Amino acid sequence: MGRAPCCDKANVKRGPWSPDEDATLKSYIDQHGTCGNWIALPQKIGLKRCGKSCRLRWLNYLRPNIKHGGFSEEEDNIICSLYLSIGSRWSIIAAQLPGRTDNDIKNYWNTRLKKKLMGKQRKEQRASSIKHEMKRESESFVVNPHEAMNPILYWPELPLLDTYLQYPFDVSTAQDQPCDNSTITFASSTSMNSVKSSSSTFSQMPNMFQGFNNHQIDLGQIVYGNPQQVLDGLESFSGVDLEMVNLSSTGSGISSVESNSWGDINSLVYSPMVPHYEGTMQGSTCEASYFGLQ
DNA sequence: AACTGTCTCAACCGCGTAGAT
DNA sequence: CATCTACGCGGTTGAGACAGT
Repeated sequence: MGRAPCCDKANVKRGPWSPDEDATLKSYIDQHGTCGNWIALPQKIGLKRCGKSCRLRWLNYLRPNIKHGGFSEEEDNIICSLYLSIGSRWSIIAAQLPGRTDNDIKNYWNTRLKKKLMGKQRKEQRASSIKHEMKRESESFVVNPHEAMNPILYWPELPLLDTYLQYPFDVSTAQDQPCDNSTITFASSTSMNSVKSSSSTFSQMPNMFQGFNNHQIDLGQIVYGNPQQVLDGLESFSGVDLEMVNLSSTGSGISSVESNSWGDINSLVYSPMVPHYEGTMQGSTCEASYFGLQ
């Protein structure tokens, strides 16, 4: 059966827009708006175009105050930071950059920024491993996880996987810390493909982003560890069933659990403020994860 | 000059979802 | 509640531009 087409493809023009078509569409929308019906709009103004195509042309090209190309360093940083935190949610990323469209950002990321970043990562990794090697040779060096995973806003130093595994979450240590009305924050970054995902938990996402703007991360309570171990520790400690969910895209970040007390975990926050990477960094991808209450 | 490979980005495709009926 | 319709989104495609040989 398949999905019904949104328009009669045989009678619809495709491909690049002509200046005349642009002018027709722009002048109509300038005067009347879209009238809330993109499908009917092309017939109304005599364009042999699909409504979806009109919408896309307007949003990505004809709309006022659209900026094309010439991304600034600051915009690069914002895109990188958000991508690492929330993945390829281009419309959300675009909403943070006035004048930019999701399509533009997506193209920019896929064609340039990703490569630029990968180059930077490799450079930093090389520098880091040389530094690491030199230090090891001069003294039998033990890696400090807080140094290895130093969280900076846009582009953190890459941790080594073996370092990461040396410092699992230890709930018995964390237990002694006062946690009333505080935020327990932990790094999460590993492949979550084998972990069950739940669409119902995804619906909680808006609430989970409440930490986005107020940066409510208590860095003093960061616990680095394997997410599964963190989860297991929190479950056994709180007595609450938790579920680990794959964000299904690339990116990574710090997750935090808000708690009134250890036995009463009542909300979860995913914060994009402190990106974090899986140590192996195969290719350019790293999985993002967060934790949801069942 | 001709060919080939790579890059860029506008446009398309199809899926998920919200709202209307 | 089920079905339909349109919208919005992210992934993908392909034509044209450009660079390298």
